[in-house]
Amino acid sequence: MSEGHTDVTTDPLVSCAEDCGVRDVQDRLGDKWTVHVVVELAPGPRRFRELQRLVTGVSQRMLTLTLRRLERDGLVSRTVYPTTPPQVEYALTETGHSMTHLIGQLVDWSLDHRAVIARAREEWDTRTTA
Amino acid sequence: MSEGHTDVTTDPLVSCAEDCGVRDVQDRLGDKWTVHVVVELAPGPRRFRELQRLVTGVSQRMLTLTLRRLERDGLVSRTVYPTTPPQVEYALTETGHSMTHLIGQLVDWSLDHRAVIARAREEWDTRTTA
DNA sequence: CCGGATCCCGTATGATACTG
DNA sequence: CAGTATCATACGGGATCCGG
Repeated sequence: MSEGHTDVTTDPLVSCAEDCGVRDVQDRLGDKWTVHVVVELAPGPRRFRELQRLVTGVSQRMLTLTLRRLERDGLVSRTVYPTTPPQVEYALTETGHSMTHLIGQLVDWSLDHRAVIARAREEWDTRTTA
Repeated sequence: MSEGHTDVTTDPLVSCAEDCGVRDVQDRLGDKWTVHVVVELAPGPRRFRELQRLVTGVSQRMLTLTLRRLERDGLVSRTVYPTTPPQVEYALTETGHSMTHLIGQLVDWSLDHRAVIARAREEWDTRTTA
């Protein structure tokens, strides 16, 4: 399906409503921490504590939840080394790595249109406030 | 910035935490109706009622909210024809159209990895339940 | 036809304290 | 270090009624 899809404007992209798996990806991309975590894991494996330092602002709880969801979907692998103190290493799987390209598209588009969106938003706000 | 970005795994994609505009796009892509609405607007302008029929399951309230947010960000234009009964036409702006390509990437990736994710999820669920 | 106003609920997120 | 448990809160989203 992927290679045959070139013209977005003439193709009913989402003919399936909720059940074609797009929703799941949207949820990941849309939540607050997943993108950051994946980005930090992209260069290589990281330990829990390292991730928490790298992903600024994330709480222990949310980092755990985010990693669990990614692990559940097979995007992140979790390796426990039975040392003292315990040591757990998280790494992107092959599928997880392929997601970084998608995230790259997202980030690129966001940066490319950031200014235009910001300006439109300001304009709209002043127009509706006044 | 976009063309210079080819290797995701060696590039700190999101060095800015919350304030680089990526969050806004994530919110749009992540919410329940925006993607559907944009997809339905991709082929051409639509009236409110048409959209509500096309986007199955959306309530009047959520369709309005979704369109307002898109309009605020300059992704959708709203044209009112002062007829009786009133007639309002929604259309993608140029920026909005460029977003359909991003959505295309999202949908393609989701479909390509749908099976793998679903299997990983099943496996994880049975493993954690047992 | 278009959409604003109101009420209500489930879930995502955050803060904090506690364990192996 | 790497979590888990609990409580509190905010926000998205659904249902419904009303107005231009």
